[in-house]
Amino acid sequence: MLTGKSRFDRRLSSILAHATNVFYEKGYEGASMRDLSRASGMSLAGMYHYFESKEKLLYLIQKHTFATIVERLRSRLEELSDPEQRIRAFILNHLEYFLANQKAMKVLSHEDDVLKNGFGSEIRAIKREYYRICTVLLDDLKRKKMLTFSTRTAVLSLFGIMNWIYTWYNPRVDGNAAKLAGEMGDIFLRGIRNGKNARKSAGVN
Amino acid sequence: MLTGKSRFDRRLSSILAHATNVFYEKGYEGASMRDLSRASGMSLAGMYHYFESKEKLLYLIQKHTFATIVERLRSRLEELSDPEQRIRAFILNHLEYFLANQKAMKVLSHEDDVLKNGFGSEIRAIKREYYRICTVLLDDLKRKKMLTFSTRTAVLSLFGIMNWIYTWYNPRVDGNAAKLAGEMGDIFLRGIRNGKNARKSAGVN
DNA sequence: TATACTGTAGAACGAACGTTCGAACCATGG
DNA sequence: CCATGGTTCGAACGTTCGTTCTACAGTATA
Repeated sequence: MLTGKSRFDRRLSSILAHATNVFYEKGYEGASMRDLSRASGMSLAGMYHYFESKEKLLYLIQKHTFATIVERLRSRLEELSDPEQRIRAFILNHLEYFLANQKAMKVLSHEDDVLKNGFGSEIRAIKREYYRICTVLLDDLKRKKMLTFSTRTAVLSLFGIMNWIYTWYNPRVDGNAAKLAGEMGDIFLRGIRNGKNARKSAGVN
Repeated sequence: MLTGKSRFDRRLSSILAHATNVFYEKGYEGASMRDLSRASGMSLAGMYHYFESKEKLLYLIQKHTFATIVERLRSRLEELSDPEQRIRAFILNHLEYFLANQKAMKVLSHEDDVLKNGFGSEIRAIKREYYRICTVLLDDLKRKKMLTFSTRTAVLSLFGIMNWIYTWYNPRVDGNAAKLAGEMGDIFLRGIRNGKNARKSAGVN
């Protein structure tokens, strides 16, 4: 990652990559600076030449991850106009990046309230923006096809479907991102259609 | 919780309840025994009269939470035979308990790989059993209605929809468990039906 | 009143934590 | 050749961690 830069930038990127793995294995609180330095092959004190605190390190990882996924999404959406295709592209983009950078994405979804104040609000702003893009995509489809689902519940259900995979994904069993994106897209898009199956009572006595 | 027991059991339950709140706020690693003792109004040393380690405390919380949700589910399912109604009951049961015990459930879903060896494998066994029940329910519907979805993807998508709620639920905006269970049930059940909307390509060039 | 057991907490343990400091390294350019 | 400035690290800082030890209060039984 980021190889065309200065020595400093390359070394920092390498540390970020190794730290991502450790956060993935142990969580943010559970990973010590000594774990992180060992994984990077650098001394404990040496780490502080590259960032001023452990919290800043998590911030750098989260920001880089998020920035990349949003950037890729935008370039994909530019080429599509059909609302349903755009939603499918959103799902595929999310899953492709999620599976290719599974560890970073777990750190992103799992440690999302660790960062305080300045760092935290910046990351949360990027996340809100990402959710907002999805909301717009769903509202476009809703308008075009005259659908009646709750956008909020639908957006959050979709993110649930996609993000939960970090707890269960197994490449050998579950196939690649395109296959999963297809299946999840089928379930989700059919799910938000207007259907004749009016709700039955859940039958709680 | 558990009020009809001995003094010891009542005090332990009270500690468990307070500890659940603290784990919810700070995470397992982030919560210190000093935080937990302060929240329980008991001295640090006094806590160790009730359990032998911090890990055991998390184990007790997770086990109690899981046991309760599975128990309630079983008694609900006994009264229903229609496959779709049973799935809706599963969703409602999960959400009702999730929202009523939001803090415990976040601790359960968020700290699910903290426990080691003995404790961990016992909790994971209960979780597998819970997933298995859901799998059976979906397979029943699949057989009855001759559906073709992937059971694995469907089960895990459903859990994603339901569990992700801990990141966004707001009682004033989102309503109660029954309302959400209805909406999520609609999306999910319509989603796994055989539909005429054959999959379109996601159109990535 | 003496005995025994449960419950509680102050003080301390060694270990691990995030971070800092000063000295050394190493490449570059004068 | 030395000087410079980016890079690295051993050692230590002060704190906090989970846990334990010991002593003492409270209550119930004899």
